[in-house]
Amino acid sequence: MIRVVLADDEDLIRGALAALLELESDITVVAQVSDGDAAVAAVAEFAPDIAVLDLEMPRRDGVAAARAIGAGTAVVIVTRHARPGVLRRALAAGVRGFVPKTTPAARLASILRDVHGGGRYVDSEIAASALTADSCPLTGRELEVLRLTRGGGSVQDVAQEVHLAHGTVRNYLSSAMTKLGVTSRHDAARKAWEEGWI
Amino acid sequence: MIRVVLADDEDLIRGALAALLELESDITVVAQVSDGDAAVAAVAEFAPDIAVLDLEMPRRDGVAAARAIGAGTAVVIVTRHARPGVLRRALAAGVRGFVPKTTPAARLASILRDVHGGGRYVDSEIAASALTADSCPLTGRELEVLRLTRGGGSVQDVAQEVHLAHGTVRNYLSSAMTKLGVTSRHDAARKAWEEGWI
DNA sequence: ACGGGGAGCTGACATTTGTCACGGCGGACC
DNA sequence: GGTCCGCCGTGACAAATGTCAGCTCCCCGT
Repeated sequence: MIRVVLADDEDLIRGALAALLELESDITVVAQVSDGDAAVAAVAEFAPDIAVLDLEMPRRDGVAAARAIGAGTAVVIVTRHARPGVLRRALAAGVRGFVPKTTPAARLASILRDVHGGGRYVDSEIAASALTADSCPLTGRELEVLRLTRGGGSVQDVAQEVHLAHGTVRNYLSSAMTKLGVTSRHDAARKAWEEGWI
Repeated sequence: MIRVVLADDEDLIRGALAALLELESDITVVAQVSDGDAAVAAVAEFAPDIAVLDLEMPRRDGVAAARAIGAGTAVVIVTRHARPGVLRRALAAGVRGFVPKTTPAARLASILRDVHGGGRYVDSEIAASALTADSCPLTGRELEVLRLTRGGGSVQDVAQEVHLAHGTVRNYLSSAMTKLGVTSRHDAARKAWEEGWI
């Protein structure tokens, strides 16, 4: 019997996934929680075989929770935002399975069985785009100002933070925007984040 | 037996919801589709008692699909973005149930039974905020430029569209931003949309 | 040694965006 | 009629933003 802890902040979805998994005779959901911290606590308490975590959760997202859980329990991340960069971060955190929500429901159980048997599962489409994706074309400074821009601050704030002239910061941002094919620093920061570069 | 058509673009969620509903002895899912157009077609073909539609779907969103389906079949909207304005639009389209994804999974079946029995269901929390929400503080012109701004165009584009000086458009935008407590026209347009004012 | 090229850094410029003070118009109210 | 007030509309101004040409420094290949 595969014992599973299920974490998703949307009650309806979490309950539905639990119903789906309980249909399988060899899988049982031993705990349901609605945020990342609770997921870590539930894993410590119930010592399940697998933790199925939604990526987007309050207080601690799925990847951060996976890192906190460590290697003792297999973690499968479920997400709606299946971008290459997210996959990279998830794998770096030791995640054993990465399942976009576009995956057919019927396949989830077999994925959990694979993972329980020691295997890994990565959505093939995302893996392909992660592998073919161009390596990061941005320089160190460009990445740095993008990282700070993502916080929402103005150019002035960022410039003060890194002790540079505002013109310099604008220049890095401009260069990054050109490389990424967007027209605003916010778009650039979001895109770089999605690609996993910052 | 309550016959249901289920529409959601995320296979995993749709399948999980189907599993959840099939657990009920008096409910059966007669068709599953993944976009709004297919939902309309499936309702025409299967003549179900209830259509359960996700709000966010490609090609035609849940509310638009509900309008196309008409009054012959009861429609229940399920959504992650449970804002007052969305609720208003949904009710205006003749929707019989409005269920945010934060609803406990166990309650979905009883909601469907209520709706099948001729009742309506509206999440009480959203209904409350929709009723207590301040009425729209924006003027006609402000709403108009916000509507056009939402398309993503620049101030120049909007000004040309409404045959006004760009200064005038900026003024309306500025006024709207002040009233809404935000600092960019994009935020203002998004907020007004969420409130259901445009 | 030396030349080329990339990264870091800067200021000057044009454009875009947001704010302000102002005037005209029309309805509500006395 | 007269006044007040809100909405409509405009242009001037300031700040933020994006683009450009150019500078230095350092690494790398010859």
